[in-house]
Amino acid sequence: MSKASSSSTREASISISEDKSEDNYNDREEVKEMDRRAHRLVLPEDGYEWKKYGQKFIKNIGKFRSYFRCQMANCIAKKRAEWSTSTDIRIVYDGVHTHYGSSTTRPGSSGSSSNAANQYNLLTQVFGDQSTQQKQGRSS
DNA sequence: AGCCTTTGACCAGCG
DNA sequence: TCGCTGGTCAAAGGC
Repeated sequence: MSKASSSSTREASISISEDKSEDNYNDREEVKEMDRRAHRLVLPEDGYEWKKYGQKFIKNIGKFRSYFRCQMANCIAKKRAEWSTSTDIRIVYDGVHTHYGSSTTRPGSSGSSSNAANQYNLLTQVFGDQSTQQKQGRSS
């Protein structure tokens, strides 16, 4: 990382309400806990399916990062989710979907007559366009 | 049986 | 030139 011109990179910080109902997790390893949490938490539905292909702990920011890739073979879109706490997750979108509006998860969910760009736009509106100020300008 | 998730290791790029 | 971090791929296990 260092290049901000690979493709379109969107950032979206969201806060997810914890489910006190199932918060009976034992005192297992923190990592295990967070990891499990990321999986349990319902990430924002972009209307696309993502496949997790990796996860790592970024020391620079002291947060966990999960790497997702669009299920579509013709799609180069990638999603990256990072979180420090179980209630604060940040989703970063990379690239654009080639299967315009071809939502596999929610087919015809409100006549998606728009393209991927619109989807991102919607996300920005929902999550807020604070992606510009959330820059973690490496302190070093 | 198939698909998805998870963990580790390897590689590349940058400082 | 070496070291470190981030990112991706591969393999195994579980559901």
